[in-house]
Amino acid sequence: MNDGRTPGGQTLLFLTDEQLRKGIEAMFFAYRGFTADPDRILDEKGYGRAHHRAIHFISRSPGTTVNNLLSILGVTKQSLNRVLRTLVEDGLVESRVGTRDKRERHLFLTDVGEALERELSDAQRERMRVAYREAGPEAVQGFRAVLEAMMDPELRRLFNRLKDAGHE
Amino acid sequence: MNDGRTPGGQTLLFLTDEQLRKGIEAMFFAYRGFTADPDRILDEKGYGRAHHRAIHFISRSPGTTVNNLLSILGVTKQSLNRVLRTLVEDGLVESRVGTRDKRERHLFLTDVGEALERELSDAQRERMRVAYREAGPEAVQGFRAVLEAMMDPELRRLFNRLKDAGHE
DNA sequence: GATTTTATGTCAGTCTTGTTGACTTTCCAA
DNA sequence: TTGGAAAGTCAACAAGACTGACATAAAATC
Repeated sequence: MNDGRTPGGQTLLFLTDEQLRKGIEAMFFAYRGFTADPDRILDEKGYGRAHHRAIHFISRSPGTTVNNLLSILGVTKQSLNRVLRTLVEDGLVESRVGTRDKRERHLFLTDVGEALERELSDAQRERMRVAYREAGPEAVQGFRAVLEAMMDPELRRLFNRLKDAGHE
Repeated sequence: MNDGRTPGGQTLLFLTDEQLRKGIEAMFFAYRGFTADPDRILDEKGYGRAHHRAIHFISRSPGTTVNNLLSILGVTKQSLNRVLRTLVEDGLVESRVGTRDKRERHLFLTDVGEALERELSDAQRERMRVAYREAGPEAVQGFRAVLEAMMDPELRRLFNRLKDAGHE
């Protein structure tokens, strides 16, 4: 494949429609792989991807509010509420009224919720780890760079804020 | 960031859970961006992602059968059928009874179908092109390598068969 | 103190897209 | 030639998204 370098060393991209289409299809098929393992686990327990997403981001930012979660997930509150309600009823998520602002609900995973989060994320991380290992370290950096450049600016800011919240 | 090379030059991957989680979130947010532009166009015309996927792969392999499409898309035939029916009714897809095997239906885009396909894929390719340009040529190779490694083996074979079908 | 805004939750109804089950037509092989 | 398998269609249902209207409580503002 063309590596995009001219003889003079200048970096150019010769991107044919064909190459771009391959990238698009790669995203499509890879995303299927990406969700396959968690989907299997969720299905056994009667949950769906919506539950996984909620669990993931609550685990990521314990104590986050409903509104916060809404802006991350990009769904309506009615849609999120349905998911949260079942998770609270099933004892996977705890919803605590805010201390400063009593209108807010702060969301936490219970021990049971943590356990499911770990099961889901173990599976997904393992898939990621294997893919990274096969592709190699430089590939991983490229992967991350392209994905970040593909995000909508607003989501990209959100993503990087999450990134800083962790301690990379 | 750690580039995974030891002083001796040996390639190792130091993948913390944190780094893997970032990759997972990057996939999540990037996929939203990836589908955002086509989703907008589809919404205007009263179609959804399922229609886009069908249109994409029919355009990619004109004359493909329903069964072929099923194995690519990974849904039930009943689900695909509903989508195909509306596309045929709306005059975007033509379904021709097979000549050798009359049980088969061979699928083709009409001119109208081609036009929508172009509109959708122009938008999606543009997003891809911008992301590739921002990330740089090496990143593009890494991106593709990781995505491919993330696919289920069966889908990966399918993906590479599509790849050969085109003339890269 | 009264009013408005914000955060959350809920009910009802719709849409897309997935599912399973039952059915027809066609092909092929015993 | 008949019986099973394969390709496709129709019907009914479920998950999970959506909109819109409304309720409640708390905070913020006038």
